[in-house]
Amino acid sequence: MPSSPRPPGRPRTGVTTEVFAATLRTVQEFGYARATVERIAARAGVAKTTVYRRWPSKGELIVDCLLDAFGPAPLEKDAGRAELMSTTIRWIAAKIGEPGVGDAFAGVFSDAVSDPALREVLAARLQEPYRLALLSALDEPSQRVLFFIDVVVGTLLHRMGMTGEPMVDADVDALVEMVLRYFAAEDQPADLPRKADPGAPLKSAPS
Amino acid sequence: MPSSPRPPGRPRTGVTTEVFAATLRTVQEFGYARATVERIAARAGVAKTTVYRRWPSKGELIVDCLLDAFGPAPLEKDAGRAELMSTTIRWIAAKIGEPGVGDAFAGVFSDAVSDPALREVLAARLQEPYRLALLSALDEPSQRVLFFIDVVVGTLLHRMGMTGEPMVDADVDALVEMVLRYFAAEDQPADLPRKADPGAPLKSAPS
DNA sequence: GAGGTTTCGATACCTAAGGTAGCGTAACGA
DNA sequence: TCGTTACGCTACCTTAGGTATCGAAACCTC
Repeated sequence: MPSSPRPPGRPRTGVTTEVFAATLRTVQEFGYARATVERIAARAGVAKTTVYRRWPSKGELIVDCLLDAFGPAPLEKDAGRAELMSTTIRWIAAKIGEPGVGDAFAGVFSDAVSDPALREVLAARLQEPYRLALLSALDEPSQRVLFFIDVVVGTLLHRMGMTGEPMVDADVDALVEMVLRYFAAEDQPADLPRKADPGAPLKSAPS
Repeated sequence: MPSSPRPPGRPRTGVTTEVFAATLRTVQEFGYARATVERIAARAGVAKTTVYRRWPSKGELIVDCLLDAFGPAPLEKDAGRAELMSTTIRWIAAKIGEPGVGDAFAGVFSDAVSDPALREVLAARLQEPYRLALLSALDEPSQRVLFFIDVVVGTLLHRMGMTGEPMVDADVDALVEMVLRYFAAEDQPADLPRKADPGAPLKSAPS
């Protein structure tokens, strides 16, 4: 469906770029919660109402801003699974380290915990595309890809949310190492020592 | 310092138990954000001001409630590292599965992302004690214990926050498996295939 | 250039929720 | 009975997301 025939009336001002930039800078300066739409709009040189004309909620603005900040996933064709996973982890970690991006990322996921509507938007617009890209690149069953994503994103976001800073390089290295070992080992099962039975029923025995 | 000599005036009503119960039930019913202090107080049969007389903020109320819900960590003496880790992971996963606990847990961590004061409280009252307990039980360097905690809690909370439900058993099994393999392998380094160099510099190459 | 249509900025406003203040009353000890 | 403190209640403040309204501006067509 062509979108060419310009609609009547005054055309919209092209402010998307400025708003995204203002969003990241405001989040960086004030933190996620205090980066209000009003502040973001002011910094972008735009009225608050104009922002709400383009994005129905703060959450959706952040999601679009993150989509813009992350860009396409660096999934090289002809790359092996280990390389794809390693590159993906380091890519996410690096993006989270960019000013404002980590806070915005952690913040919008935080809000989504208590906001089912935002959770849907987040899942559909931000998670699903990357999940599908990873799914086709990795050639792994869906459940394993989901597990991979939850481990990586969960770990990185948790550290970010608790310290305000992204993980240090050594921890990113450890994360890569751990994930790669696990997925490599799953192909050639059971050759490592197991002192405990992971399938044992859980019973709490307080100390 | 003895706390025996009763202070003058009307003694406080013992409502802690009721408030904690009301908190979990309200969170379960309304979700974290909509579980307002007013609703919690009402359900506990208590005035909102009474709650604020005991806990200085909603966040601290939740933290105390979680401390009560989790109880002491099940760190058995004479248990090996693998067993300790496995038990710990399954213990946290099980607690998160209890009604209200998972939502409260994810919710308070979410709020802490944008609230430095709450982050401090969370770190000092909830994370630190368990971290210290694990530290002495595991006999591992601090950084590795922190990494362990971030991976486990981060992964579980991320899944919880995104789906509203705790991880399924298969994923908890996978998490245990992954963590155990990693920490076991770190003792006897480099015997697994490595298709990619995890130490390679990261360069994004969008597809 | 006139009229129609839509966006813009500005302002005022609504609502939810965290949190506080003040007040009369109830429960304790002395 | 008095002093002290906690209680419930109500009213209130503040922040922030989000909406409504309105005059002015920018565009197209006639």
